[in-house]
Amino acid sequence: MFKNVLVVDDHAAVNHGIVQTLKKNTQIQQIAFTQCCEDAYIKFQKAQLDHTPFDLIISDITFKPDHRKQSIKSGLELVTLLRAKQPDIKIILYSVEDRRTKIKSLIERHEINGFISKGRYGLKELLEAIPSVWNNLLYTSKDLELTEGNSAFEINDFDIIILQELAKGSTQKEIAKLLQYKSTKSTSLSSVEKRINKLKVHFKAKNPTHLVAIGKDLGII
Amino acid sequence: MFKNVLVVDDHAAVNHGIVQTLKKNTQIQQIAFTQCCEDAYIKFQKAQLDHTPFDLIISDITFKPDHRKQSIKSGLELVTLLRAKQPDIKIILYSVEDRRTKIKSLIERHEINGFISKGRYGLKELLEAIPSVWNNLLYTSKDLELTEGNSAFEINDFDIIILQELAKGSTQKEIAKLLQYKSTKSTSLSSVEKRINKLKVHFKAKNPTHLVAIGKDLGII
DNA sequence: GAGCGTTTTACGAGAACCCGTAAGTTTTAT
DNA sequence: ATAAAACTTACGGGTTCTCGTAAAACGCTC
Repeated sequence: MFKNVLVVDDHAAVNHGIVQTLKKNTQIQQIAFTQCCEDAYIKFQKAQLDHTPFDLIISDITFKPDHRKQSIKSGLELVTLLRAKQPDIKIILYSVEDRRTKIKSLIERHEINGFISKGRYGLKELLEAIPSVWNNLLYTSKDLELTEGNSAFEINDFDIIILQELAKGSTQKEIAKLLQYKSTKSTSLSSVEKRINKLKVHFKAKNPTHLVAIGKDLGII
Repeated sequence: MFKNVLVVDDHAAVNHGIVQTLKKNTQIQQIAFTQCCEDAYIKFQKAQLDHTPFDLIISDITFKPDHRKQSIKSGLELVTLLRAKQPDIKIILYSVEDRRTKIKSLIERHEINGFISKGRYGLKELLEAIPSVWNNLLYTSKDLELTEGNSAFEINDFDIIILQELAKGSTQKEIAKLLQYKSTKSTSLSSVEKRINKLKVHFKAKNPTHLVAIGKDLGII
């Protein structure tokens, strides 16, 4: 089984959640973590020099732009670097991204070993993914398989705005009005309602409050 | 100004928030952080041995019981230990606690240098507190001063349950029913509404959704 | 530009939430 | 013991949310 794992996610809470889950449920001895790509690459290089290289990386894809230098901007750049330096390393991506086509191409282009969509059961799936990846099998989230064929649900900028506004206590009517300034289409109250409903179904939330709680837990707001 | 600071809070997100705020807005060079009292004490001792002692501790009071040994259970025990070992260290407590009387006694008994109630403007107040404490002045949150005299608002176990249930998407009616099992008094729908309203006023939230978002940010749920 | 499918919007009824008021209950003080 | 204060609960009407239905607008093909 994996011995030395590095977790990369800029949301402290998510990062923490992954590390704790791994500690409790796996036999992995060394679990390092970091919140930015720079540090991840530094730790990775140091581990190689110390002859204790990481054998598994669990990383987010998107990172909020940091005020610091930040020469590595996304998880994908990081992944490319790692693959070049250590071709046999296993990589599991952990992201809110769920556009099937995009993920497909990611997996092929970067030789990803596992992809988990941050969702209700993200951590549970992560635990399933680890032995699978260990055995050289590609692991992808249940969510992705289920949506095979039919239109994949994408979380877009509107959704993020809506979630942020809900978290700020705005009413749906207020959100509709706000969107009219920011954009051109789908700005009616009815559209906002529909979009929130989509989000509720996707995240298995009972109501907007629940939705915001989930969004906070996932670190997307 | 302070040179070597240690932040102690078991909520990763809050911890992170404090550290980032300090990095951005102060000149403090060394900022260490940890999520449990044990580690805090270990780091503290190590820093002393290395002749680079901490000159400021920012700590939460209450910590979720860890599955590990956890010989130091609360921030207060930690504070007592620290004071004994290094009498001149400055201590700022950062907590949701806001029972005025209790805080008063805390400040006196443990010679606290600053107290900040985790709230809307907690981080802002933290920045105000630091120069104040540096100049040997006691700093306490605005919130506390304002409630001088009148009944202090306390967040109790009920409130935590209510917030947790709201975050799980329960309706207020469901919460009322749930409370009937768990407890004896204040279990009617009307009481739940009133309690939520109190919380909304206290946290300056517009609605339950906003309330949950704030609660998540503060790490109390 | 007529036809057809998709997207967006409008509308309405029922549920949940909000907030004030008042009645009933318990606690506290004298 | 009694009055005052505080707490708890019930109720009602207004707002917001929810969800289905249907009309309107848009986009594409031919």
